Amino acid sequence: MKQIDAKDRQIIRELQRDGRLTNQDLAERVNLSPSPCLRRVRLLEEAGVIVGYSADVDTRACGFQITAFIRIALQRHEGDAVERFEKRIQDADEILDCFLLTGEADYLLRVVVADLDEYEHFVRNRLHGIPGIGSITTSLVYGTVKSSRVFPL
Amino acid sequence: MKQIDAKDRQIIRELQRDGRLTNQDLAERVNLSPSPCLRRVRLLEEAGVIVGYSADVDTRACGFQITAFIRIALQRHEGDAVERFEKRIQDADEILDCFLLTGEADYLLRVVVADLDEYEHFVRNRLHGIPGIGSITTSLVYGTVKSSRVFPL
DNA sequence: GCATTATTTGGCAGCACATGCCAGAGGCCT
DNA sequence: AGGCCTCTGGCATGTGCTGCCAAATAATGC
Repeated sequence: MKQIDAKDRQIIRELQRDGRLTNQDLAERVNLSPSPCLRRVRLLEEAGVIVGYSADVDTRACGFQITAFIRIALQRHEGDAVERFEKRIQDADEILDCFLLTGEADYLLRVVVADLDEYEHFVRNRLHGIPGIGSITTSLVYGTVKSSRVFPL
Repeated sequence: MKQIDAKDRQIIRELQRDGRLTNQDLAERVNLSPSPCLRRVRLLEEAGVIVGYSADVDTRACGFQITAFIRIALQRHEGDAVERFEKRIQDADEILDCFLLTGEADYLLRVVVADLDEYEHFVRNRLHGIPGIGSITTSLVYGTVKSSRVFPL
């Protein structure tokens, strides 16, 4: 695997800012001509540095009034319970992210749902249906101070 | 402002899955011809439903070994302190996300840095430099079970 | 220091795609 | 049913993508 150099970093930065940048514009911004620029992008994609591209959608405008962060601790940590738990996480579309954390909780989930009714439904029918959960701590998001997809220089 | 219909939702879904989809491919997937499809996309952009597009980059592969979630409670909540705090958040490139939360903490931050040294530097020089912070609780990410950008159906 | 090799770059050509315009289809109210 | 409004589809033009080859630059050996 190749090493990432300064030019690659520039490319990544620009594509994080605008994932639909034209290859020509991108090339111009990083002071390259289109062909080598495109090749670098393809290499970054193949190397798994650039995993994909996506539209950033406003949750509220799209009808999802509730975003919640949920911290979960398991009762037991045998491989079996963990596997089943993570499988259920994968299958729940409302759960966008799930991270393994150090600290008091084991997992941190980010969940979006249309409204409080759906949230209740999600917690009662989905979360509580997963065996092996020890504790659940919910925090609702009532504001977004910052939301960036661009890594620090 | 227009109401979002089923076709718009389909478009949003496809563009969340692949933000670089060609308008032609997109049109095909949602059973539309290119022109009306493109128009819908533009309307969604202008309406602020689609906020932008971005490349999804692997933090580790890009050299950021550490991702941390940091919960912060303020000491005081006068408008002044809050404003200054949030300004500092905006200016810190290491902080990718910052949400206002219900529950014990006031804020949840998502932070990425290259390594533990940089993390220490960030906490000591950036975070502790912000006045008015009451408590800080750090959780390091040591695994990602799920990471999706596609909203539930 | 010079020659050789490897890697990266830039330009060109053919092809696919985006985009604005206009006519036609479908829905809705009266 | 008629008329109005909205949305769709097709076409034409200009722009961008992408693969190939030659030139330039960087790395290596002697």
